[in-house]
Amino acid sequence: MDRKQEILQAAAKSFSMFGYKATTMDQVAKFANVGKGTIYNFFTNKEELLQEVVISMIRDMKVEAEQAIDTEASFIKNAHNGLMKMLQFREQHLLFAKLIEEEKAIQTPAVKQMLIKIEAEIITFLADRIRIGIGKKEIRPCNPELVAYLLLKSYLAMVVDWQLTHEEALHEDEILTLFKETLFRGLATTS
Amino acid sequence: MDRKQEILQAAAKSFSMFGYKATTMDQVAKFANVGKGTIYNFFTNKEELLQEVVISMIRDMKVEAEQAIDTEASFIKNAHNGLMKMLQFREQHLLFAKLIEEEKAIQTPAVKQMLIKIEAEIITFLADRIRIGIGKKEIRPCNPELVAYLLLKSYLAMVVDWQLTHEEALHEDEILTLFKETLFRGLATTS
DNA sequence: AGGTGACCGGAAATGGAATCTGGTCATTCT
DNA sequence: AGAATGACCAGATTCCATTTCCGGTCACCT
Repeated sequence: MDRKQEILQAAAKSFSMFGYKATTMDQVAKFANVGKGTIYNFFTNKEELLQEVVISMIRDMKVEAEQAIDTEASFIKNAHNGLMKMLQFREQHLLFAKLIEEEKAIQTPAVKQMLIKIEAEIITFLADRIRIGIGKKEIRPCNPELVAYLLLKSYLAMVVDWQLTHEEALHEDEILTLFKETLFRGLATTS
Repeated sequence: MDRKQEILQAAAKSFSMFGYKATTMDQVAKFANVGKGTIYNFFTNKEELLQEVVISMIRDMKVEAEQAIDTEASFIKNAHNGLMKMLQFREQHLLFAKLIEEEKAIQTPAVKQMLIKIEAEIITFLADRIRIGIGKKEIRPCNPELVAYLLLKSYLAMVVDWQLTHEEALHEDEILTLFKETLFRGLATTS
């Protein structure tokens, strides 16, 4: 389906440039070089279009994170690299950034749902890694979902929230040290 | 200054009931049984009035938290009890709740400043406790401010954020277990 | 002299007209 | 025939003029 791909790409471009609310179906049609009606042959409405765009984005994100993981390396190294990758990705990715910005400014229900979905995907991904770590006896037994949630939120706090009330962002190595000394040490079976 | 106290109480009541933006100085004056002009003998403007109300609130919060701390008990016990107390307090305290709600809905600069101030106060309080713990060799050497920040944000994530995307709130003991198994274990000198 | 509320100006609410936009469907094109 | 299209529609949104509201002042009152 070349047409569908064209439209998806056009939609991603437009959402990235203008956000969800401010992109019009006319705009997407123009970017995709199709008539507006054609979009509705592939997607039932604007919201579903966003969904499909986000789904493909999540797919890309997972690939990125997986590339950052080395099955030989220790849990701590992998956990850190994987999450850093995700967060750098988040900052880089225009679409993700726009959605977050939009969610903060104006509460768009469709966008809110998407962000919840993305969060859930990350949690699942992390929880799976944690389960593997427990299996390998690298991590103490724990509730993987809870720990995954804690990990993600902690990282976001240090990477995103910190900047909001402090002059300078934390350096990657400051964050790594902090997590090594607290969360990761607490989780690891070896001291 | 009985007058000033009356006004402070009236303001706290009104801010709690209606939020910052929606309380009028007329309302405060009515609650305090004074003329509107009288308020301006004690406070330069509405924003300062909020500040003074919040300052007295923080004072109360600190007393609460300090009561939850037992110098004999372990760091982990104290850390948990202190923070739980703060968060319960937060939920109970109508004013705090209203301010947070208001900040989420509409960005009121004065309110934002107050919330940052409250956060800073909690961080300082926690960092002091952590320093004491390090002194007592109960906690490994670390950056107290960073760890305090991480602690607060983690707690908030599990107590507040969790509810937003999950059906049920976490129980106090689930949170306690999670923190014992991760952050607190990582921090403690004894395993 | 301290307390007060009528008053002021700018900010915000209101609401109705004008514009925009998601979604449809009769028409066109292949 | 069947896919593609864009004029069209209704409801949502924006705009903007008008009114209302409210923080802060100050002349007046007690």
